Amino acid sequence: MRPDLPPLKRQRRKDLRPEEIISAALLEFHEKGYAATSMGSIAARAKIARSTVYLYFPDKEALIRQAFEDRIAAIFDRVQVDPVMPDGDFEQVFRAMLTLIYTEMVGSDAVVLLRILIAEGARMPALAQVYHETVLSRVDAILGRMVANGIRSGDLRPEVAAFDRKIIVAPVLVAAVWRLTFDAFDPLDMPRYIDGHVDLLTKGLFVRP
Amino acid sequence: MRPDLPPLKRQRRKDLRPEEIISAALLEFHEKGYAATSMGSIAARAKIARSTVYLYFPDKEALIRQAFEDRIAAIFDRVQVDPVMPDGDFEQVFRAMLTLIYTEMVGSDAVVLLRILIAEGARMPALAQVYHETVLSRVDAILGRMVANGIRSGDLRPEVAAFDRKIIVAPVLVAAVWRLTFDAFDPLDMPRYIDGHVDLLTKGLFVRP
DNA sequence: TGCCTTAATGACACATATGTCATTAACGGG
DNA sequence: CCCGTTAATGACATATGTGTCATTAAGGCA
Repeated sequence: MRPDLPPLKRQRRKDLRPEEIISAALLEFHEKGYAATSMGSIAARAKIARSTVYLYFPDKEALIRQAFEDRIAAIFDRVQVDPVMPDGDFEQVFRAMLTLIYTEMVGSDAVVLLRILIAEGARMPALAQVYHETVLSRVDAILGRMVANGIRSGDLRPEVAAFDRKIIVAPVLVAAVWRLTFDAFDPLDMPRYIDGHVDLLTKGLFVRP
Repeated sequence: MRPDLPPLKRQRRKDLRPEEIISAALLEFHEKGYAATSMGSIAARAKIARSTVYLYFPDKEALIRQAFEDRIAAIFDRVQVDPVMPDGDFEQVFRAMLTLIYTEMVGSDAVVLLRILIAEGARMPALAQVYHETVLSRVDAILGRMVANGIRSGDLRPEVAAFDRKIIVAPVLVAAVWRLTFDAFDPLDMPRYIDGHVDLLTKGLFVRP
């Protein structure tokens, strides 16, 4: 497109390249999807020669795998694993936790990773495994502890212990997918959505029996 | 792979080809993803020459679009639009509806369509639009009527009217995505999952205030 | 300043995909 | 039964992508 005529002097910076390439790659993946992205377009975006990419990553799959691990680690650094939650009012606890998860889920690279994961996870189990181990099982463990506390303190119904806890946070994933897919012609009202989610968790849909 | 040496006589069947090609295409898409699938492999699977595909579909995007519309229509035929639900006990109503949705969602082509949708929806708004109009908005409308009925009859809390109804069925999508992505190394216990979902909807997580 | 290590590059050989078109042969109607 | 319509095919021209390797030049060090 742009002729970018200034053939700017080539630069040597071994240590910065990997990060630059990963950033460029994720941008490309976001726009065109993993399978449809070529090493050439990644290199172009990073403003280096295509062959230079191979200096740092043996192939596209290695690149995506490392991008994945890198960015997931970054998210967890930002969130500080196992954040301290308000101890008393459980409605507050859930609202705080969900708000945090929503924020991390819809913004940032997390959405791109999610899309790639769903699209390619079946054919790249390594990705699915990383995501499962570092994100899902950890979130599930934290949730599990919260639920156990809630039951012990008498705030939560004991039956909740038997729940598959994915159900509790399911609306978060739906919100993320919605933003990726339908937001353009049917945008999501986030505050209302979160309120509904918290309300459902705390009270359910039904009037009490 | 298979030498399939018997170069079986070529056959003329104009009217059956489109369906055969669509089936082959969806199988390929399921295995390799949309972007990574070539017209050649689709043709091979349908046991016809690659150029024959172009006799019926101008290109890959037209093919996926028609496959989409075709299969979505099929699902709705099977479900019979706007099925009559038990009128009285609302827990029964929700359980019946969710069981139906779960069944249709996890089995059949619906999962493949879903994966393609999430992977390519942003770059192929036509797909997203079809899905939104024929599936999502219709499900939402049905849910809306159910909720309205429930509130009128006094079974559901009036606040539920303000909910974004995606929240109510969100766990279904999560189950579908889970099957596509993580089921291999962390399988989903479906009955338990559905029980949890229904229980959450009816009673929430909390003991009554 | 000039040299040397090595990061960066461009070109090569190969592979795979696309869309078109002249040619072939299936098969139903006369 | 054979003949004409046309569904089906194979080959062509073109495009895009991959991974490798000999060559080039950036820039720190002597």
